[in-house]
Amino acid sequence: MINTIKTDLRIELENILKEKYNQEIPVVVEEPKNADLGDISIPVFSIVKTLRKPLNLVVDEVIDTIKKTKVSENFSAIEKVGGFINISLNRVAFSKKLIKEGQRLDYGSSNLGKGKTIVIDYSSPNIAKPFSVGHLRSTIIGHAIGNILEKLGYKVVRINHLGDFGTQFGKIIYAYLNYGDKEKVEENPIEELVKLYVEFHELAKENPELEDKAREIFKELELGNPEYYKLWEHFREVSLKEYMKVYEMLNVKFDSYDGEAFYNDKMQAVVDELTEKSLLKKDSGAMIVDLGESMPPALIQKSDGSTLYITRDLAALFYRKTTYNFDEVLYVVGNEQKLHFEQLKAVVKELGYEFYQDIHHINFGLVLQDGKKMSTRKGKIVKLEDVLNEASELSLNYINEKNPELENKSEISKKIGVSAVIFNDLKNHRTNDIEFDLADMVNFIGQTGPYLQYTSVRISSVLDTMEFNCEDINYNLFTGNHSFDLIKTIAQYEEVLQRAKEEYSPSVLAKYLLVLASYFNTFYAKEKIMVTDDKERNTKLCLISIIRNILDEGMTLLGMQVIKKM
RNA sequence: GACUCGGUAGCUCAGCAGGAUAGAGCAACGGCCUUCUAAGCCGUCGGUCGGGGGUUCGAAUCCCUUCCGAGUCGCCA
Repeated sequence: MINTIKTDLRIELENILKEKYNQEIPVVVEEPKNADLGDISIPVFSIVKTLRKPLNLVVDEVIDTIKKTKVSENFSAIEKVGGFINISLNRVAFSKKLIKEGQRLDYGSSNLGKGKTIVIDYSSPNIAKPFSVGHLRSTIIGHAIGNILEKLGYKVVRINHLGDFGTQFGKIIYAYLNYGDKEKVEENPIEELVKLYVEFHELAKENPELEDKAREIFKELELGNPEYYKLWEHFREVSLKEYMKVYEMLNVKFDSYDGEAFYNDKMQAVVDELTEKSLLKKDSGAMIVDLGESMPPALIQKSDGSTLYITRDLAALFYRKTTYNFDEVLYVVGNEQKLHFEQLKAVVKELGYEFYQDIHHINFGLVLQDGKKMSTRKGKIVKLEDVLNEASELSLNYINEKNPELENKSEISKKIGVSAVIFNDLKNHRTNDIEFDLADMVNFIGQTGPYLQYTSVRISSVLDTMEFNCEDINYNLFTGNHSFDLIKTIAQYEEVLQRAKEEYSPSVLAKYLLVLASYFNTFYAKEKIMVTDDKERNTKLCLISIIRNILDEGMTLLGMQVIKKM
């Protein structure tokens, strides 16, 4: 809303100035950092420079010009401070518009994504490995981005590209057949399979030929060896079952669980096309695509003829393009795979497809423990399920301390705990590394998930006491600073969602919700809401109901749970 | 070694299509519940924006250089 006013002002000013001086004069329109200075400001330095006139004259001239614009009807004051022109909005008029807008059920939506499809590849855990906190990031970042895109009108296809293929299965199958305990695997599949995997690596250190043995088994699996295939299928099934428990806790769903193996029979076509277009080159026995000097070549086929990660990703990409005809495809995968996705794009470009530009690697930082990367190979792993359970327990302790009479304590504490973990991850820009620290994640004070939930609950408890009427409003009540801060913040919701999309970063929304909640809590501390005057009470209730709607929707978009009491 | 990403308050982070005195939260300290949930609010303390150059009327923001940390660099995914 405020953005629209800014843009209109800039365009009108530029047009008038252009007509007058017969040259392009770019105008900067921004919001001052300090709200006391005004709502909109224009630094005139650049105009001074192009016009080569004294600063004072230019300031006065621009102020006169502003008064001639149509948007100026939104302004109540225009002041000059040095080389800045500070404009204040007409608070009553602006509030009036906003309160009306804010009541719309689809407030914040836009037609940005109308008719467009975006495929998101996220979560994608590796079969036969526990669902670690390492997968947490991909899962919740991808889920949140998907939700935000849907809010903006995009059709979203959510794909869990399971890591259910690759040499690792050669290793696991080798280990299972040679020294695996079948019964133990039945009882506790993932845990035992990980043990076998770790054990394999220890053995392989002494006997490097085991690595070749594993590659050989994988190669046969790829060719359809029935014994290996049966084992593979079993491992996949038991793993997926475990993952579904976690997805249920996180409330995450997918449209497809087709993993790498699904593309097993679709890779030859890729190899063929690369060959046809003369892009494939033999190098030390392996087949590569040369990508020039800026990038190492992409390895398409190993010297034993079996395929690699990028081959499968190419097959998956083309399959998705033909199946969904996407406008964009997003890969929510860690920073460490940056090169891989650059190569993927480069190969698609080499093949002559324009849509290489629509491929986006949504990279994110590592989950660190004591400043170091968590590693599967050393078996040092923290299960996400345990983390979520622990977070819920901490929440329960808190409730017992703060509100012991609360009903459904255990259910609510689960919602708080899980949401706390989600919010802790999303509040920081995704490319940052995050240190894994449960105590920090579930800190209930400050910029946290519980803070947002608590704010929403506070509003709910007021709203539930009485009906209200948004037609009966005194707009003069919004002119005070702590009220108008809220109005302005509500006005930013739409652009916040769009920026979250542009940056593919839910943190933009997360930070915004913190600001909104904080302004509300200030308002709440200073204003009594349930006053006896009908009009004043209606006004306040209407305002806070809009705030709650945004908070609740925002939290839902992030993947958090909304609660009514806590 | 090459490339990529990061270095802002004791800690966790915003700000980075250049703009007005660099902002939050945590921690520390001090206030505020006979009023709608104090998981809150208000205040105090705390910063050579890693260092050094440059461009500019103006640099945390752009360029160069340097130091520190992380990631990646052909048969793992």
